[in-house]
Amino acid sequence: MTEDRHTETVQQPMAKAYEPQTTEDRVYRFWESRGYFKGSIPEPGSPAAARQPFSIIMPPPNITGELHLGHALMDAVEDILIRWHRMLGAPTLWLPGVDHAGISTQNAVERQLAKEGLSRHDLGRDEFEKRVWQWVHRFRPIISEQHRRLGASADWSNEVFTLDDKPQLAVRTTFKKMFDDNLIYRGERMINWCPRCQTALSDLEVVHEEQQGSLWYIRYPVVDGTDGAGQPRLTGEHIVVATTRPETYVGDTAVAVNPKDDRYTSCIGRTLMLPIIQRQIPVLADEAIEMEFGTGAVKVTPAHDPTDFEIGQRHGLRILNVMNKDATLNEEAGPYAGMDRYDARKAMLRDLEELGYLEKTEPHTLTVGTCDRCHTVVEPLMSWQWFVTMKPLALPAIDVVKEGKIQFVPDRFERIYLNWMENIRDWCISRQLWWGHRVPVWYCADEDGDRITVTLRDPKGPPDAAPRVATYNEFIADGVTHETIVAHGAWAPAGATPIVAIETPERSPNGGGHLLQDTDVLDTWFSSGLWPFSTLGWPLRTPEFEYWYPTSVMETGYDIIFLWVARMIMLGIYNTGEIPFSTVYLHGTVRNEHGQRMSKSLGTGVDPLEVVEKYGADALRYTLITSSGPGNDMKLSEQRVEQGRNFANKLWNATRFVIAMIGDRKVMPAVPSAAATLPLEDRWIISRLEGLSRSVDDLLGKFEMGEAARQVYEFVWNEFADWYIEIAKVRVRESEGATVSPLPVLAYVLERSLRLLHPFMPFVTEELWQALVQKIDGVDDEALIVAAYPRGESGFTDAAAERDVDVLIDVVRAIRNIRAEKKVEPGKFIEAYVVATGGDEMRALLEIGATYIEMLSRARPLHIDAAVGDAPRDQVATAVLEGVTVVVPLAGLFDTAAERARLEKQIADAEAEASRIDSKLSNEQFRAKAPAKVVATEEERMAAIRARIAGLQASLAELG
RNA sequence: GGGCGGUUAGCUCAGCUGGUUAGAGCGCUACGUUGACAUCGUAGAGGUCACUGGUUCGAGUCCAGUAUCGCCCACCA
Repeated sequence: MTEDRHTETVQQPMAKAYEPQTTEDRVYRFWESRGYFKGSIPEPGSPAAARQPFSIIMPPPNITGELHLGHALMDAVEDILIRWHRMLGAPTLWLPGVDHAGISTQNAVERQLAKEGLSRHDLGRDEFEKRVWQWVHRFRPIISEQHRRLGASADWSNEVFTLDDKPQLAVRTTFKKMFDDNLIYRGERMINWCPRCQTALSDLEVVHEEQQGSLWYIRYPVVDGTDGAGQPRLTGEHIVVATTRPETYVGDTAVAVNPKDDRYTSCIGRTLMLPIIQRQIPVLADEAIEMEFGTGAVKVTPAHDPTDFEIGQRHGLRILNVMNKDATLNEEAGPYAGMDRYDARKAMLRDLEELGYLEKTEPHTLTVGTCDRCHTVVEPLMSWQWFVTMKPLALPAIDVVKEGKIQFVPDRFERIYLNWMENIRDWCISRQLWWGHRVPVWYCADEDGDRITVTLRDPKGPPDAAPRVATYNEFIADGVTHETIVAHGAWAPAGATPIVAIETPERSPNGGGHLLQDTDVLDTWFSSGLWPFSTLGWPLRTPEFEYWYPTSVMETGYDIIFLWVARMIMLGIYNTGEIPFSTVYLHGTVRNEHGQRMSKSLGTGVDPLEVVEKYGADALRYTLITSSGPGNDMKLSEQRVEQGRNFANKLWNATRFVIAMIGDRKVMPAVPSAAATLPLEDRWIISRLEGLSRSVDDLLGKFEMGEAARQVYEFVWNEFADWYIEIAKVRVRESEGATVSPLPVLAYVLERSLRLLHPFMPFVTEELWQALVQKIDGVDDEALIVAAYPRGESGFTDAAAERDVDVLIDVVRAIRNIRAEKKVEPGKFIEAYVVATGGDEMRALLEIGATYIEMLSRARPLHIDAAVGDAPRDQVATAVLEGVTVVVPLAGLFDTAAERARLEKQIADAEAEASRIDSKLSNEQFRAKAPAKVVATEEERMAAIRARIAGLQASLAELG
């Protein structure tokens, strides 16, 4: 199979440092050309068919612009999971897509138009949509290219856009089904209105922001009957109301107080006057009023405040809308008509003050709702909109989570989800936008009777786009075509009967009139909520849907748990009768090094491609995945990415070295099952590797990707490179022919390490693996991306070897330490004694390790003795370890005071520890209640530390 | 007004079900161009694990409270 690998791409000789810039693109094309990313359904009867499939539907990035580091994190996490399962042999699907992102994209294109001095109304709906499609065609390839640069092994052949035919069908089918089930209704309700975007918003798209404002105290004069002239008679009394929104004063239809409020008992039922507009309103009692706030009396404006609306409903108050959709006041506002809401506020306050009705003004902190997309303060407004009844959908979606059928990682998000779901409210899904899934509803307009609102642009007329209202026949008579009316007409009075259909209906069911489609589009999140199955072809029972659904993991940011995750669960259960995924993995927010949110508009964003260009995708991925745990935010700094880059380079050079050692030969990698016969250090590294593999398997199963990556890093760098390779060098150089070659173990451990690391750092590992396996016999896999992932399945463990090598390492370190302290030239060999105070076994171990100790600590001649008395006592530096005492004669370098200090410090440290252990062991409770194993361990440690102290004190005594 | 998360070395962060002397990277100190790697090596300094109390033989880890920073939810105008 070797000829199937991409041998042509491996460059020889290998560069001195890893160069991601010349590697990544080539490796990616190799993978993609081989079809490794394709989510193929296994043939029945094939080995893969017996495996549990693993699927992730990628959260579709907005078409609004380019990817940011949050997307890079998303790609890293999902790609790790996908690559891991692919290497485990599971059939995998990672299905990518892009979201049309209605309001965001419309705004982005409108901003672009504004630079040309145009508004969307200048273009008209059709032309505008064409412009947005141009935008889509421009950004789609950029986005998919960015995923590729990050190494995402997604199935590009199945990429979906949320406005493609498949999601269109799913959206219309769902809408129809919900309408037929009475879960979707059209009604006039109080919704959040963005005066700038000119659309309704759902509650979740409103961001509450704290603002410094004022609380104005306004006097409402009491009226009692009429005077002789029939004019209202003012009693001279008044009620003072505190408000943060004086501009809605003209929309007041009552003043309310709490029925329990003694201050106002006598006022209830009386009449008040709005002086400026000379309207009379009642004083009424309502439980909703907090007595403590302000004066305890509240102005009630049912058309402009949700609470007031409810009060109004309870008391049969008139809903008096005083505002236009652009937040200017309408004709109901009398003298303020036409003014912007804030100008009107100023004007009213001025007028009230002049008339003596403004009692006082206090500074006040309030929270205002702002538009998620443009941060304009939203208006609560009565409006005809489409809604989804959520409670029936939420109930089963609560159950599946409570029953553990869907699990959140980290699990604390489960409570957050449940809390929101249990207090769910109806969802306003219609948007007055031009970009999105158009509501699949038609109305039948009577040709002569019903008046249709059509937004037209007269090419010869002024460039405004005022809507015109006329009957169908009048429009036709004016030369407006049927097509234009259909495309731009809005006709949906309160009583209209909607015709809801999946396929665009040809004609009205009752024969007469003309069908006009509802001009609204759906909330982007409506189509997003269908994503896990609309992408797979639902409502058609496609093979893809049947095989991959329910999907395995939904991986996304915790910030869209309500906007998206909750809705996918509800709509998934509703539409398919099954949960859409069994695990929700939530990642945190990537911030810049100052902790700021990455934002293009704030200029705090970091382009992931710039990082990739400079450090490589592997470095970025390693950094993103290790910089924080699941569900936690992270601050990403360039310095941090360097660590990933350095690690890739370390790996590169370790492999380069192993390949060079192998030279022109080919080696058969070691087999763990036969490891028992190998030299100590071989058993050590294989045992460590197998343990690591089991640990990584366990961690990945728990979605602890960061910890898994850190452990592999630690192993590769601090055990394999720092010690095993160094020992192997000694073995090759010093004992040519005398011992077994370390090459099979080097090859085995390195090859396995590359496998372990591949999901995290796919590019460099594939590149190195391809080079390495050319030197190896018996590895048949054609590419690392599809090689089997190690799980420590050999079970080879050699605890004794691990302990023994730790001792040898400690001895080497002790000698190096003495050398460093005494400033012995690094290259110089010095004489040293290692005394096996731990008996014959220790002595045997030291004999085995002698060559390594000698070379790695530059100790020559190296004497191995059985008793401390065998080593010199005069002018020596001593280090006492467990079972070994290291003695280094220093002759000219010796300094009695310094050595005494050294020993005294060691004794002090050892005694401190001894007393810690002693306090445990002398505690009867500890002996009685702690597990025997723990007690035994402490006793062993105590014996060892006592021996150490004795050794150290003997050495100190020698100093005199 | 509820809820959640963070607070561990100078900086950025790990530390899973409580059990050796709490770790990493960067930064810092000293030394080093020994034929994988200066994107490196060797040795080292540096922490009352925010605070208080509790549970336990034993707490960075569990519980309660406090402080502080951040986030989410919420119809006190």
